[in-house]
Amino acid sequence: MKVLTKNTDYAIRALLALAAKKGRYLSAKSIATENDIPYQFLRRLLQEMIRHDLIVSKEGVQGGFMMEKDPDTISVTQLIEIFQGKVQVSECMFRKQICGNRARCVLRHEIMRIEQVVQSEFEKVTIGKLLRDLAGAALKP
Amino acid sequence: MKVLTKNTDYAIRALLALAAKKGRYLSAKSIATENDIPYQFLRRLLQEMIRHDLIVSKEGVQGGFMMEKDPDTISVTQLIEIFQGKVQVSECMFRKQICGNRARCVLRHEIMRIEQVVQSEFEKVTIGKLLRDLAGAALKP
DNA sequence: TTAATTGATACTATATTAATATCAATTAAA
DNA sequence: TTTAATTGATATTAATATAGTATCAATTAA
Repeated sequence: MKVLTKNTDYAIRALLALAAKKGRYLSAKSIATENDIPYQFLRRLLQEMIRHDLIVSKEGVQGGFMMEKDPDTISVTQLIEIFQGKVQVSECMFRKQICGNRARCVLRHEIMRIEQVVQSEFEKVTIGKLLRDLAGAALKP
Repeated sequence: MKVLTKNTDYAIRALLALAAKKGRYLSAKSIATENDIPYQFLRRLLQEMIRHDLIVSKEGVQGGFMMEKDPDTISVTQLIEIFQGKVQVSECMFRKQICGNRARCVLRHEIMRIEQVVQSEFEKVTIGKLLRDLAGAALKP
């Protein structure tokens, strides 16, 4: 069971790179090569993140992508929702034979609870936090 | 992001049916029709669960599948591991450029922590617990 | 002997994820 | 003003995972 797909994984790495150089434009090319992300794949992810107002871009020579926002306002939950769809434990709650006809879906309660836990845990993990962790880790050998 | 696949979802339903009639043999056919699970698909799931000693079977006429174990010893975590592989948040920790060369994977810490949370939450959800919840829910209208 | 069952396994279909490719539009700089 | 470096938009392909179906042999109660 894989919780984060490549999409999300790459997006996090790209955002870390942009957050580290906040306010400057970085080209997709440089982000791709420095973080070992397939170039064209990354471009699509960056464009998606622009559509969700996580980053901004400038076209043309010397153009690129830039982080304007506070990296603490970008959480892994948001990225999961963008690239993997809203966290949803199972389709159980929509299946009549357990949830409607019978008692009600007994999984439903547990599922909703765990869904909440997972979501709120990932909520705590922001790009800002990861960046600080990274800085901290870089100091220690 | 879908946490439980059909595999696991169906497996849980089948186990609930078997746990409700603990000690008796139920045919794959009856479990399938009563719980709206594709027959051949279910058979494969049941065989897989036998291989993992979650249930037992008897061949031939009047044969079927039976739960011998205490349903409280079967957790959703186990089922996820069987049908969806071990919970694993991302491959990040194996990627050199962040985790080896650089500071160490900063995601790693968060990832491990969340992995633990998710796993232990699902650990609490056993077939026994679900069955009791189901019984409880059946009473209330 | 037979019909109902599981065991084992092969096959197909569909969906999701991952990756690549192409061309137009923009823009800083030569 | 031309050009090369870039993003915007979108089409295409490849790989993998998930879901579902089919078949036939072995077993066993009736």
